[in-house]
Amino acid sequence: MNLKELAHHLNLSQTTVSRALNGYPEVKKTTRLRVEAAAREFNYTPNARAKGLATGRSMSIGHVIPTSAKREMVNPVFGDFITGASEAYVQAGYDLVLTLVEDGKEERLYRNIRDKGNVDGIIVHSPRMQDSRIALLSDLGLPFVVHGRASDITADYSWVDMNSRRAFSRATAFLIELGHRRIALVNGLEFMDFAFRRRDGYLSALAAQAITPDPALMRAGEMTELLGHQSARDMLDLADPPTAFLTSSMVTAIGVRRAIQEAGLEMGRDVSVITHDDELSYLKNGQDVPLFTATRSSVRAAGRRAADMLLQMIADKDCGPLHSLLEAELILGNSTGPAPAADIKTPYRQERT
Amino acid sequence: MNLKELAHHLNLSQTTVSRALNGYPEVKKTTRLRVEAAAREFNYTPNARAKGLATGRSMSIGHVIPTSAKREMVNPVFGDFITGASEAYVQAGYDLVLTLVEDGKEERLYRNIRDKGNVDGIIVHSPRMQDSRIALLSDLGLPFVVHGRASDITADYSWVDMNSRRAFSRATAFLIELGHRRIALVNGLEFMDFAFRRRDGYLSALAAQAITPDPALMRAGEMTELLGHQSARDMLDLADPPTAFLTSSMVTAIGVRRAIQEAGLEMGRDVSVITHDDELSYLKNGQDVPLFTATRSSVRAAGRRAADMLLQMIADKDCGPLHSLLEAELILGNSTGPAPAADIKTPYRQERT
DNA sequence: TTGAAAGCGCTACCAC
DNA sequence: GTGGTAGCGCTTTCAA
Repeated sequence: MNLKELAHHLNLSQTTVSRALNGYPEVKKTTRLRVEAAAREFNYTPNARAKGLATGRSMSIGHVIPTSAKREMVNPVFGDFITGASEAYVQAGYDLVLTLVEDGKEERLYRNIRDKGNVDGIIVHSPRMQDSRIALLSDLGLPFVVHGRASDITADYSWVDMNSRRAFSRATAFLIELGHRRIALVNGLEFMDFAFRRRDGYLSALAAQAITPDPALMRAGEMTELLGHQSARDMLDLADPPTAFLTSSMVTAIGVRRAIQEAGLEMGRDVSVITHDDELSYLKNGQDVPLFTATRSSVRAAGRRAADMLLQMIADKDCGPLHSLLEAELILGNSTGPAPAADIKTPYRQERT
Repeated sequence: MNLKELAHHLNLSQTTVSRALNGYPEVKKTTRLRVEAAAREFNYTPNARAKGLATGRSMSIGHVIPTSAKREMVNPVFGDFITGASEAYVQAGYDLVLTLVEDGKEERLYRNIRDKGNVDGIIVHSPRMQDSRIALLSDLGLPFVVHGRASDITADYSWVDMNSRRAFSRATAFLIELGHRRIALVNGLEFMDFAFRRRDGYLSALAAQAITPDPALMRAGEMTELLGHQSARDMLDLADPPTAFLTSSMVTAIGVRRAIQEAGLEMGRDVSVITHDDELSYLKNGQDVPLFTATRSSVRAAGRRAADMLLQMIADKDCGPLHSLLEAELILGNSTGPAPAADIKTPYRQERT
């Protein structure tokens, strides 16, 4: 059933039916009711392509996700992020178009996406320190929001990010409070912006207590279980091994924990491990020290926020770049405290309702 | 730059330019070359909406992914599956439209998807034992492929699935060979088809050795670390505890391993744990017994296969339902053997090239 | 081998 | 309040 048929059935013009269905005010109430009833009866759903052609909007948002050729996998946080974004899209009647692209091969992709015209905006994931995509996208004139920041980019652009620096400095400070001095960091790849920030937070907390960072206790790589295992094993073999680990991923932490176990050490007594992870809440305090930074729900919230921002930018073309820095939920030891205040103002404006 | 402008620039009709660009044979070679050169020069990309309207095909595929309201998350395997599918789409020029839908609320969704007309086919994830969506989709006349099977459905439909039953029976048999008699199963929710099959495989292997299954050693639930931890803790408290665990998810296995550690037992000596997971290959043999069932690469292959099948079904409307049963990569102990032969014939036909 | 013109299903402008 | 009509950018007859 299309508009023409529906209109004919109702003895009305397509114009009127279209107006009734799209909430235009000039339609008589009884007419609108009749139209709506018929639409429901015949299960009428407007054709999205035709609507898009006519309006110039596609009512869908593109998410571009880089896949690491090495790992050949997508980072599991995207699942949560997209879940959050999806909520916003459903409410606003948007679709989500997913494009996976191999790391680094994305340069020419964006132009095609714009010219194809089947998305009204883009969400860009996993920015690197100085990410060339941002300049590219700014030129294209297609609204976009970056999930994460690119530290070396001076231009203003829209982003949503977790406060990685804060989370990791707080976690490090907490370990220092507990008496640790030899604290290991098993980080993600440090040309990724978030990993750089995490390291920065770690270093700043050490510096605050005049602890000299030891390169032998800092490791970075693809966030796999293997990385965690190898890093921890090597470090525990040192003459002066770490007494605590700070890891950048739940998966990495698994490897770390296993290496600790293999070394005959006991978690919480001999060694502390801090990671971010949703599911450690059942642990006894003291046995391990979980830090929740980017919990699943935090990531979901970030996705939601990014989507809201992008939809606002699409609705209000000149609302300018928007930013939103989200504080990670932190649980240090057994104390669930409120998140610390953001260290950057977030000029995020609520969508007009 | 659109077709009209390009044609005007070339002093040709839109018709000819369109034909040249779409590989129609009746275009003179020199003309085609000229057109292609100009298209490249001006970075011409046809508008997908307009093309879709004109051709009746949207050149995109919908993936419908259920999210569990309880967990509020997507299963990480989807990332791998979609990565595989995405390869096929890129090659064929298709886009991927992702729709997340809350478990059970999907009944009416599919009709809308079809009527909106922005996908040419659908891939359905996570079927339950008797899944009403299959009948629904068959009625809609939109090509679809199910990732997984629905055991209680007799109708013929297209699917791609891992051989869960086989993988779990093999793993169980392997544990029995090692001398285990008290083997625990920590499974996913058993109204999910894959979980049911896994349990079936487990039970059949026990039966083959005349071991009576003990309900106290069988647990099912959302595949979380918490489930693994609680299940294992409870079971290890039994008068007659298990000496081996078979788990249905890497995440669950983490909880199991932790409970074992808390109980003061040593993995590989006191207890064996089998799970499926890509990243355990670095473990020393004997310390643990990894089983790789749905490895990341297996899941990716399944995604690829499902996408290929769907594209074929779209190209060849009456090629009938296609099926593909994929054997999981198995690594039992330290032996990496070839996958066993499938126990179902797979009438998957290769795409004509 | 090329071109003119009629749609695809919808919105939006202008007239009544 | 309602309807006629001209596109949106492309493909696809039909004619030349």
